[in-house]
Amino acid sequence: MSQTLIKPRAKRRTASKQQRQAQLIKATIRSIAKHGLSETTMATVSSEASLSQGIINLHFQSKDRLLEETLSHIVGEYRAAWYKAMDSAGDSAYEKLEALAAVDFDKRICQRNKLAVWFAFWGESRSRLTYRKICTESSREYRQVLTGLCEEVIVQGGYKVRAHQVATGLLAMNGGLWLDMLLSPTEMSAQQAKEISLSYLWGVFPGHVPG
Amino acid sequence: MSQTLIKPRAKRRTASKQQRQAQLIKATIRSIAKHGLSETTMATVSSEASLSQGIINLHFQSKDRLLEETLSHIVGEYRAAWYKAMDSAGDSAYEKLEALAAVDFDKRICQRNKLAVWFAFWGESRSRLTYRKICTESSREYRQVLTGLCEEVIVQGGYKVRAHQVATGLLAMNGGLWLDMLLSPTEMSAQQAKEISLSYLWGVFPGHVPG
Amino acid sequence: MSQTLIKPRAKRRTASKQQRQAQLIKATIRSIAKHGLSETTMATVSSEASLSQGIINLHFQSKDRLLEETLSHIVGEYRAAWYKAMDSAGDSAYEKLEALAAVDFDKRICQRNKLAVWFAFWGESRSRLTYRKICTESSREYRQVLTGLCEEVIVQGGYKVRAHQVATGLLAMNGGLWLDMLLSPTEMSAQQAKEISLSYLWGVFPGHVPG
Amino acid sequence: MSQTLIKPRAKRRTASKQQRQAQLIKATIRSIAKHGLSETTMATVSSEASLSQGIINLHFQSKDRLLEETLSHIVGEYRAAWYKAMDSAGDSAYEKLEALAAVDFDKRICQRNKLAVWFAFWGESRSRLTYRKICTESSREYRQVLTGLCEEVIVQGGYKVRAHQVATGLLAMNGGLWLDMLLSPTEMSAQQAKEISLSYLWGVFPGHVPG
DNA sequence: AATGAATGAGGGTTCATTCAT
DNA sequence: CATGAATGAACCCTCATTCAT
Repeated sequence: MSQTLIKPRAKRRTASKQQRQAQLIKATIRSIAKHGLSETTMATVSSEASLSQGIINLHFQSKDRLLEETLSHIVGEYRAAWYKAMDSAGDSAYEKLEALAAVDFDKRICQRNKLAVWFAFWGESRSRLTYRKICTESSREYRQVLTGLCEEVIVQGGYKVRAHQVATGLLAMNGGLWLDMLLSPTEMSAQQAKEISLSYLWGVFPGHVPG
Repeated sequence: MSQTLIKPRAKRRTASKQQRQAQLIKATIRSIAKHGLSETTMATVSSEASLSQGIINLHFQSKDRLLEETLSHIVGEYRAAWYKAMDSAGDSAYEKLEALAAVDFDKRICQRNKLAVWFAFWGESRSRLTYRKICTESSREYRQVLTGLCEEVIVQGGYKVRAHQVATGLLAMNGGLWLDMLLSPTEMSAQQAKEISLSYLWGVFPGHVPG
Repeated sequence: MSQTLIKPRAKRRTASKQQRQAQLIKATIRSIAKHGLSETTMATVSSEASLSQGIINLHFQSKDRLLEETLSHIVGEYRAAWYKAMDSAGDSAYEKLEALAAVDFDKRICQRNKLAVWFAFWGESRSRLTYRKICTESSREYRQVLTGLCEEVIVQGGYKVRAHQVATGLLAMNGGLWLDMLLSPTEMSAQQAKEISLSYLWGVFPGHVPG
Repeated sequence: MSQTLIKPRAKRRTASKQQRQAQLIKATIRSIAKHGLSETTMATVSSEASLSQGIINLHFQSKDRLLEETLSHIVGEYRAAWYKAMDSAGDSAYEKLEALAAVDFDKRICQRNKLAVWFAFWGESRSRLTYRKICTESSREYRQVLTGLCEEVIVQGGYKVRAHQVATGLLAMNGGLWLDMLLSPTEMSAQQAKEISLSYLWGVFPGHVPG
């Protein structure tokens, strides 16, 4: 009771709820990239957004929910990107496969800030069911699509490999390349990473290598 | 009054410094696996070790140092493992390469608890110079060795690939497979992971595939 | 483009200041009864009134003032009730005394919600001068009236007791009965309480007992 | 993680857990009396005890538990007092009854600080089941004992009143007198209150009045 | 007159660290 | 060596209050 202090207020912004939430999620990503997940606090996020302390609870109720929404945002953005890449690619299964291999290293997805967020959540996912669920659900869908495409290519090209294994290998390869980019950004550019990823595909499906 | 009383000695734990530290590092690994890095506290660790609150500061001065030592321990153990695997393998470069690809999925290295620790630290490594340093230094050495072996195999087999790229690809592949095992342990066994890793090698060096 | 559009008027609540304030005070009483004084917030009150957050500050400037007005309201209502009861009673001092003893257990005054409010404020009154003042001022007047009536009865009946003591005793008795009703409503009805209160009077003034 | 500031520490006290808890409960009583329940914070209590912020959670886990223990303490102390008063009184039921009526105004029980605490908790008891439970349980026992004694006196003296009603009336009277002492300490001393309480008894049991 | 998004001081609680025992 | 009571900075969250709409 009796909030004693009375002070004049500073600026006041008005934005739609949607905008505010997006703004806060962006700020969260920056904060995780800058300070790490374990040192991302309500203060680092709200200050990164140039807003007040209470704003996060106002829009997300709790820190936990903010983090979950942030993870969901990243995951959703990724999903949209690979769907789009797949749709924009040529008609052949192999072309689509290459497009998917490449999209992981696209400017919009493969930013250091966002990689940091992926790994931050993966790092906690063992002990946080919620995180793991969000991650694995998205990943399952992606793997299925990849496996389907591999299957097609295998049938067309008469390859001897197993579709599931190739899809899993590609996923793993790209995940590992992200890790490399996170840990040694100076030694691994997105361009190089993409080449390695594609050369994996070429190794598996030598008959489809262009040229 | 005569000194007839003999105070019963309070039980005394006598463990060498070395032992105590090892015990605490083990407890830290368990705690990170169980609660995650961000919810690993001095209390969770010391309770995991069945020791008192103050013990960690006594032996490691600070929580930060405990965590660094834990990471170093894991990294060192890994380094020892792949050195040993390489030495125990057959004489040919290709055999050594396979041995290295396989050691990542060895029982002693590839435990869920330890994977959780690797990713926990990787997740924070973007913002923690110390962690990143420990990780990249070890990784650099490993990559050099791998690259050297690849070089030998390439020369011997007249392959057209670049050694550095293959080594990096192998590292990435295995890292990505670890991630898969961490997130979906039910869908990815160490055995399967090893097969995928080796089949990557076979794809790159088809002339060396046994049989 | 012509001004063809007619913006639908947002609904407009038009209630006089008086009505709004009364509505908010009622909501405050309900909130205190439901959540307790210490967990009554601007939010619980405005939601109880189905109005917006800012409404209270608009009408009462501050939470503190809302609470004071609420206490004043309850106290004023009580005062009006006993005045009316006294006026409506028979002409004799004793009859008036009985009417006053009884009014405390009247339906309009002795509601659980309101008892909760009385005790909520009494509970804070030790440390809140404002509350104590409102309470004691009203009580002083009541006690004076009671004492006067007792005096009359004593003189008429030739009793040996002291008027002030009897009046104080009656006040205390009724306050204590309220407490009983608050804490154990199932074991103490207003009817029972009234009987106990009246029997106190009869004990003090045995010559006036009807019948 | 990484508690950054390192500062020298001040004095350090050692006391048994029991003592510390008692000390904190005393401090809580003082704080409630001084600031009221709703403005009693962890800070007011720990500062009242001249101890650090964290001490309460260390010993009571939460503020809620501290408050419950404080209420229990007061209630228990009261119970012990009236038991002792009853045992120390003369053998007759009436004497015991007088002793019980008087003990409420004993120096050890009837201190303003403690009255403030009683009413603070009563004020919240409507909405706090835990508080109400502690209060009513203790009160039920007391009422039973009182009723038993009244019964005896009634039988011995051939009175026409009902034991339960007299007991309830006495309890209510004393509770109401406490309220009076809380709100108007200058106008109501413990001595006066005791007299009013006893004169209630005398009114009910005129044959037992001494002298 | 009324709304409700935004603010930020202050609340309860956690936890790395210290130190008397 | 080892313990664990004690500390207090910093955390997340609540809520009275403000003010643009």
